[in-house]
Amino acid sequence: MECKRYSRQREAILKNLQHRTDHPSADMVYESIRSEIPNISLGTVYRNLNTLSESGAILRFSVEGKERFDGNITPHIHFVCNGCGAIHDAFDSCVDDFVHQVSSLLNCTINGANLVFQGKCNVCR
Amino acid sequence: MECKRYSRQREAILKNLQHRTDHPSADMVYESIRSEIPNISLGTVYRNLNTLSESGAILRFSVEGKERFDGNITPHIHFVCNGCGAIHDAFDSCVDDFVHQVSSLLNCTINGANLVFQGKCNVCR
DNA sequence: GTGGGTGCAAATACTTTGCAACCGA
DNA sequence: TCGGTTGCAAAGTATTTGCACCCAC
Repeated sequence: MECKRYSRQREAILKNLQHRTDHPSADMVYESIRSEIPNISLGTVYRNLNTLSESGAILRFSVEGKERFDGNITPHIHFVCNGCGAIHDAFDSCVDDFVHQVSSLLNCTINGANLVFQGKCNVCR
Repeated sequence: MECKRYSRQREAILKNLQHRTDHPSADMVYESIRSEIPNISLGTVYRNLNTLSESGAILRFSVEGKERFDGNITPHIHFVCNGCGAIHDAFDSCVDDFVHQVSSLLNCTINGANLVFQGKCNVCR
């Protein structure tokens, strides 16, 4: 896989992720895309989700042993409720400062768009 | 599974996690425990890791679609390098403040001991 | 004695991969 | 044409589960 070339499938997957705010699994993306490209295969979805996340076009994180994807690559927090499994976003100006602080501490480059917090939501608490 | 009863296997798994600072998968715990309890089964390890994390005795989080466990339940950050896959801990007083701030924002109870950040370490950057 | 816990093996669930056909540059 | 991309199916991992036996209380 040297230089990438256009594909209708990859384009549809990227657009799909950018237009939704849930944090779908590969299978959820697959089911959604099928209304547009009925004969797309699950393997193709997996392959493109991998290349898109490697290139930084989308985010990828794991919840309960499964991969989730996000088309929103601006700095924010993913909050996962251990009770009901819901995934909520949190956007706040303090994220940047905090990420910068921890990056210095660890001498690393943290992706501020991809933080995963766990806990209990107000319903499950 | 009503009220829990003592088992040598569960005790060994908890102690094992408390005495190591890597963030082992179920299989890594299994391999490690076998030197102490040679005929323990992988299913038993999985079952006990589940009950221990549900009771809050240990932490559980996902990296690259696999479950990882941590016997250290004090507030800290898990930093995962997307380059080499290393998992580092970061302990800092600012974690508590930040977690409190985001908890208020989302109206939820975040577990400050179980934050997962992704990025590139100083070697892979 | 009773019911939770265990070992074992089979079953699930999720993701990757080999391969021939296809298609964008 | 050339090589990246796809659909399909099989293979590879990780985790869960059914069941008979065992053991803590």
